Amino acid sequence: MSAQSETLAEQSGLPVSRVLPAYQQVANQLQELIMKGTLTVGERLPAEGEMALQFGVSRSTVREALRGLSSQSLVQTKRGVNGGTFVAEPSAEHVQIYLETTIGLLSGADVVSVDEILEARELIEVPSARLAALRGDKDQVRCLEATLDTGAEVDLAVDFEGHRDFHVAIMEASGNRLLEVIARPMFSVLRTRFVRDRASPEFWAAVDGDHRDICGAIAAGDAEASARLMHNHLERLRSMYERTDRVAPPDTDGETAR
Amino acid sequence: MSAQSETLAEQSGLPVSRVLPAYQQVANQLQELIMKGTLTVGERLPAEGEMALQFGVSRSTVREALRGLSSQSLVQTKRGVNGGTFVAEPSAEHVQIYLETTIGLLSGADVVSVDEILEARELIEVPSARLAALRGDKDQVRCLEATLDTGAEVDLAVDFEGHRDFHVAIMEASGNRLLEVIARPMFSVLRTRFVRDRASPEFWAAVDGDHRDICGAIAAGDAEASARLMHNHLERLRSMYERTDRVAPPDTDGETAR
DNA sequence: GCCAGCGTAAAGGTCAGACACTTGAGGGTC
DNA sequence: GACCCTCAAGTGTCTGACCTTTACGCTGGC
Repeated sequence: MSAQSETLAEQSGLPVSRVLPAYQQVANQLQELIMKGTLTVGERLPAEGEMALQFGVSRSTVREALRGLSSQSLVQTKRGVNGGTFVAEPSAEHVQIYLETTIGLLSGADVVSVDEILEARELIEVPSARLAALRGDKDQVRCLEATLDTGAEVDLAVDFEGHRDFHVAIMEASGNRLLEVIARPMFSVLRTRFVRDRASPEFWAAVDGDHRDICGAIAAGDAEASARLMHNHLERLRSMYERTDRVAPPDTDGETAR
Repeated sequence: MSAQSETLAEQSGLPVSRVLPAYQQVANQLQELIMKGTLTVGERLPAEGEMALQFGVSRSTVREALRGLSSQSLVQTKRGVNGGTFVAEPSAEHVQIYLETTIGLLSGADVVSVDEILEARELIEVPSARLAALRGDKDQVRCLEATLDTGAEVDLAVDFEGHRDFHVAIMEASGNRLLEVIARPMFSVLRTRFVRDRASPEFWAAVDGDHRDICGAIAAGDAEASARLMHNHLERLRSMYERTDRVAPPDTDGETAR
């Protein structure tokens, strides 16, 4: 046997297990077909049983492969006659959902810190505000204005919705969908991990004022003012996140320093 | 039967199919346990057969659920005695791989344009250079310098590797891991989708000069110069991407190289 | 006492076959 | 022409079996 040479190859090579499971290989092949465009969006794959024959594996194996692909939103299955597995159309929303859970986990495991998320968010949102001022059309500005708190009701939950909508509207007005895909999950993570109703009503009133000012600058097309105001706004928010971060310990006490 | 009332409920309610498949429900429950921290990183889940009993489904169903979770890198399976399914530790690398394929698909389906990717990249890399100048320590700057083209060899493939390493090194020196997670996939997508060896040697020489200048500014701790130089550098690159974008047809003529 | 070799059993990986459930399409009835 | 019924294709689920991998522990020789 060549067992020894294989062992050597293993030692010098990668620490991967010898061969991949069949379901993984099937999934890889299908994914490649999708990525290369051999399978186009909306196209229907052969029925599970047929793919089983084509790949020379059992239907269960094919199904396990498909489950992996479908959880990455690469394919989509439908039941019934004319059902089947279809190449899913790439959607920004799926990416956002994935990023939200993943950034949440990375943050929970301290692979990235809250400071890093806040910083990344600022890097994206400040230019977003600038771009929104430069490029936002009438409709988008109107959407933005619609997110402003209309009256004096200070329901915290509603207030937060408005807060989120405001920031999302700015990223939409920036005209760069990729920015929204990236920034919105960060926003959600910061919210679910830290914001609670700890902040005072005065704080939220100030936040609301910031929103109005930013909105005004964007509507006026004043790019630099928009960017500056957004920067100040995020600084204000940062102070709160940092406070709540300290108030709500992950469970250990002071391992924030690296 | 109460089929009619169900139909009404369906009409008034969400457009989701009546119930989720069992494997999806199992996957959702497990994912929630992981997200809530009930299942901690590295913890071992019950054996497939046991989970089947606990959830009241068959082992196949449990396995399909696990395949979904594992393709999201939420869990990891090992064979053999003391094998099993373990909660995976969140890793930035997995996110990068996912983002790379996904942004590639979004770009291929024209959900996001190349311009948007370039713009987002600039938004991230310019501040990254600034942060690197402010915060990069000696080791990181040394790594950055190591990526500079050492001599006159102009092997295009090697040159691109160096190009990538340079930009990655800057994001590492920025001290914000999230930035790297986000920007690196964009970088890869731009490369695989557009860059070929179309640009002239003079162009690459100019790129190399840019790299040296940026590196110098970062080493000197000059934040504004770093940012400005990076901006100029990306403008130079953008002009090439825009050219190749126009030159390279969407489908197929010469994309054989992989 | 220590180490090499072997067996064993736990757990995932794969398979085959069966049946249930969904759902659109086509045909039949009023 | 509108409604209902049946049918068939395809996914969803289950059962039960067997294979493969691999750490642990036993055994025997040094």
